[in-house]
Amino acid sequence: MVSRLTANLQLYGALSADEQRAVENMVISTRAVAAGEDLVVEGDAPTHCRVLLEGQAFRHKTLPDGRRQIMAFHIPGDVCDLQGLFLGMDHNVTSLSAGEIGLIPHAKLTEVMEVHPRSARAFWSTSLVEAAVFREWMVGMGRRSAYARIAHLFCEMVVRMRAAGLVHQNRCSFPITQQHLSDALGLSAVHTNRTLQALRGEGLLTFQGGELVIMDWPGLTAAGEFDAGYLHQAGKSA
Amino acid sequence: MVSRLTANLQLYGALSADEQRAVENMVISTRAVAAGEDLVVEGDAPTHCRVLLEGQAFRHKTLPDGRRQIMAFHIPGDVCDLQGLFLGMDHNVTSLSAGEIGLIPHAKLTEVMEVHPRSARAFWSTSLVEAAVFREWMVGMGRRSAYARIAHLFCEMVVRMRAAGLVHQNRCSFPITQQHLSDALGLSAVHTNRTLQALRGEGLLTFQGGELVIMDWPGLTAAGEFDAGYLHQAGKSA
DNA sequence: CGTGAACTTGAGATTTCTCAAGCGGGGTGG
DNA sequence: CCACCCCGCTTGAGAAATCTCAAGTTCACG
Repeated sequence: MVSRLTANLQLYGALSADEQRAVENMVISTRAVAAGEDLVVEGDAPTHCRVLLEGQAFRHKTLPDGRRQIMAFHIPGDVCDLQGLFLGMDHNVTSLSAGEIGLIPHAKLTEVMEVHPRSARAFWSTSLVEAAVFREWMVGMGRRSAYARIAHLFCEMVVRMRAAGLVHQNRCSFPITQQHLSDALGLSAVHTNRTLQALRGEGLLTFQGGELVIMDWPGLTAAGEFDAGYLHQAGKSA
Repeated sequence: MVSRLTANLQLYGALSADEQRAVENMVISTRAVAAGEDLVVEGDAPTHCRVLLEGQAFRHKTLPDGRRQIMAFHIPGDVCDLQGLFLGMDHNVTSLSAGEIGLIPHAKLTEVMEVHPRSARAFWSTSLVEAAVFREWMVGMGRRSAYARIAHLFCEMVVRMRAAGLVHQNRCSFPITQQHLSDALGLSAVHTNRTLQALRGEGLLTFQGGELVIMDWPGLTAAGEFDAGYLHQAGKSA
């Protein structure tokens, strides 16, 4: 499963066999995680990075009065606290499903990146792409309707999961509740529910029991004004 | 003015005199920019990075129908297209005022970062902090009222500008229009105008003619639910 | 003076929210 | 094995925030 990490990194630049081995060897241990487990908590100053190897997770912040904002969803191959390499954590990361994570000591990561600049480039690129995704979410929350926002998020997840080999015949696992969806998009759960019904009613998709099924991809991308360019995958959606 | 770059970088880790010199020498040329000039445009694949040395700028994306989302404001010391080092540009950067930028060839930047790992760490840190700011904007757009959102943005800008030595007696230059503010916060210009009046009415601030004056800092931070932690400045707000 | 950009105001229209209640299926203790 | 319970989903209906359209004002600048 450690190969999920190198597979992900190589979306942004090829690595030699040697480099791949070096990167995979940084993962000194793996461990199973349960659904809903906090992997990293606001205020932590981690000494390791966590790579998600199996399952899904999300990054989020909760305001004093309980309002929550989800800022990203993670899929296998993602490093979920790369920020912790240089800065403290200013948000939480929680698993969505049972899965597995790998641990990479910061010291090892720093060392490998110095020896293999291309791996450094790949890691840095993943954090730049993550920032690009944040910006796109801002466009959605600032300027798109609830309808387009939901469609856009599903498009994004499908493209990312497809690149990771996690989409089979227009279906993929996305184990979130409508409440998660609402907190990611800045909507109320009620409005999310009704808008989801509209999307379903248009025959664009189906989303229940944590499974997302795309029924009309052209229609969905149009509804979400989706253009995958910001994911910088260079046509890698196999 | 090139020292603005090293001053900014050192918010996230000290650099030796040697390293500072190496970093500053990467700037092979500077040039004046006019207000409203596009510094980088969506689709560019730059060969240089641009450091803002004087004046202010903003990053933005425009949707096909003209809706615009502003994703960041830049102040002197910021590298505004660090993303271009590894990825193409997926958004625009435009100057807000007359100013000056420095050019850093990618080749030089790569070389200096390999020779001086601490400078690499500093550059990378700036991009991580930028991502942290994106996340905080997401919290605002998703979960905060227009009133809190505006207050929060002003708090953020004041803290950042203060760290750069650009705030004098609770006053700083922030040459944006109410339309810019609206596009940054996902609001209509009309609503921004009325909300700004409320903030002014509470005696928290004054914002006209491109000058921001903070009249009640505790009140403003409370109104914006502002906590500077996400800026990761480690108490550097002099 | 004339002009244009930015700001301001009024007022009705929409989107989205909140509160409140009902439904449904899976898991669990009796 | 069944009743109960909880969580997530769904629905209704009124309320609030925010938007849009449209017009008027101000002020710097030519």
